[in-house]
Amino acid sequence: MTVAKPPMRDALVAAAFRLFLERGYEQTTVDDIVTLAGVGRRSFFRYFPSKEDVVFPDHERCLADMTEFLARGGDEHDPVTRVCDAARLVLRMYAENPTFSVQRYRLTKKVPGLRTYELSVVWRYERALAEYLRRRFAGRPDGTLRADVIAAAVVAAHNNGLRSWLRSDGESDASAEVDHALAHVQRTFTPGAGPEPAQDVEDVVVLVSRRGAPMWRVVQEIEATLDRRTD
Amino acid sequence: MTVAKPPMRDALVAAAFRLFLERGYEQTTVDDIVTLAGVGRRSFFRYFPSKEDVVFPDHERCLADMTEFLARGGDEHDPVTRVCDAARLVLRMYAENPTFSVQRYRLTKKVPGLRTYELSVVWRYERALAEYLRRRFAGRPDGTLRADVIAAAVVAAHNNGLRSWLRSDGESDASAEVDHALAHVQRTFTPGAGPEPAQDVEDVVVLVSRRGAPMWRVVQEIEATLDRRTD
DNA sequence: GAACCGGACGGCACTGAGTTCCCCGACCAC
DNA sequence: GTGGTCGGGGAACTCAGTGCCGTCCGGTTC
Repeated sequence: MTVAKPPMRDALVAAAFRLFLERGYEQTTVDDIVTLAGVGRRSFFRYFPSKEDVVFPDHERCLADMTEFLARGGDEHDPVTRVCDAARLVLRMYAENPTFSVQRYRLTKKVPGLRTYELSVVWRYERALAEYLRRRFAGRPDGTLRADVIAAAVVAAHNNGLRSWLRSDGESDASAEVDHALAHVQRTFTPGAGPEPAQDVEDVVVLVSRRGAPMWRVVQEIEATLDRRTD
Repeated sequence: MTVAKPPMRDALVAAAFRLFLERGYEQTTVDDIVTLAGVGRRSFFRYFPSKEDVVFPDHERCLADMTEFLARGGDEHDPVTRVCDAARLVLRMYAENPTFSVQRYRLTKKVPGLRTYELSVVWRYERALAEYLRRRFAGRPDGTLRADVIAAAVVAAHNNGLRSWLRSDGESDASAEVDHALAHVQRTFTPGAGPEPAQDVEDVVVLVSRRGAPMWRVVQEIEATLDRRTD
C-alpha cells in the first residue's frame, strides 16, 4: 500500500532496539525512545499502535503478503503444500535480516509481554492458513477440524525450524531447517506423495509391515515406496 | 495448594463479570469492580496480577493440574493418548461451569485484548504437552519436532471441539465433540492402535491400496485392520 | 504576491492499569 | 500491656495510550 516508507519509522525502530538491547525492554520507556530518535512522543504512536509493535515492525506487512498469497489462486496445488509455501513466506521475512531476527528472538525470550504479543501475531498467521484450508476442505467430513489441525501443525513445524535457526544465531541453514520440518508435516498429512500421480506406474502399492511397528515408520515406508514409484 | 478459597476472590470475579456483561470489558475500570465488590483497589491486584486475569480465574489451577498429571507416571500408556487425556482436563474445567464458560467465550470473542491473553494461556498448555512429549520422544529422530507438532495438533483439535460446544451455548455434548476431534488426531499420529500389542496374533499386516488414495484413508485402513487383529 | 488548505508533526493534558510505600486494625504470643 | 505479623485499605507515583489542538510546510488558487 505505502510505496515510500517514511524514514521516521525506521529511525524509531533503530532507536528502540538500541535502548532495548542496552537496558532492556521494560526498562525503556516510550519517552526514552522518542527522545533518542529526536521526535515527538505523539509521533511514535502514529507509526506503532503500541510499544510492542515496534519490536515486530514488518509482521503486518508479511501477514498481508500471506493472505494475498493464499487468496489468489493456487487451488490447482495440493492444499497442504500450499500452506507450507505460505509459511515459508514468514521464514523469508526472518531470513532477510538475520541479526535483527536473532536480537528480537533474544528479546522475546526474556520478556513475557513480548512473548504474548508474538503469540497473537503467530495466531493470525495460523488463522490465515486455517481459513484457506477450510475453504479447500469445504464439504469434506471434518473439514474444519482437519483445517485447524493442519494449520496448527504447519505453524508448529515452521516455528520449530525457525527457532532452531534462531538459536544457532543465524549460522545454520534456515531454509533447510524449515524445509525439513515442513516435510515432516507434509508426510503426515498429504494424501499421496508425488506432485502429480504419474500415469504409467502401477496402480497398487503393497505394504508389508511387522505388527506393532511405529506408525511413523509405516508412513515413512509408504512415502518412500510412492516416491520410488513416481521416479 | 490453597485449600480454602477466599470469598473475596469470588466476590471480585462475580462483580467483574456483572459489569463486563452489562457494559463491556473495556468500559469497565478496575475501580468500578472494586467499588461494586466493596473492597479496596489494592486488594484486586493482590488476587489478580492483571485485569485480564479476573476473566480466567481457574486456568492457573488447571495448568498446575495438567502439569502434575503429565509429571506423575503415565509412561506405560501411549504418549499421544496421554496428552489427549491431559487436554480433556481442560475441557472438564470448562464443562464444570457451562454458563460461565459461554459468557467468557462471548467476551473473549469481542475483546482483542482478552483473545491475546487467552492465547498466552493456551500456549502454556501447549508447552506443557510438548515438554511431556519431548521427554517421551527423547532420542527418536525428529523427537522435538514430532513433540511440538503433536502438541499443537492436540491443542487445535481440543479447541475446535471446545469452540463448537461453546458456540452451541453449552447445549451440545462437550465431551463427544472433543472426543471426536481428539480421535481424529490420535488416528493421525498414534503408532499402532491397540493399547498393548497382543502376543498371539499374526505378526504381519498386508495392506493393499489404490495408488493415489488419500493418506488419511490409508492410515484409517491400517488402524481398522490392526483393531480387527487385536480383538 | 496573499489567502487557502491538507497532511505531517509536536505539545499537552487526560484516563486507566499496575506498583510502591505506608497505614491501620485484628489477632496471637508472651 | 508490648511486640509481632498478617490481611486489607489507601494515597501517590509511573507509564502506556488517547484526544485535542496548535504549528509548520508544501502546493494550490485567485
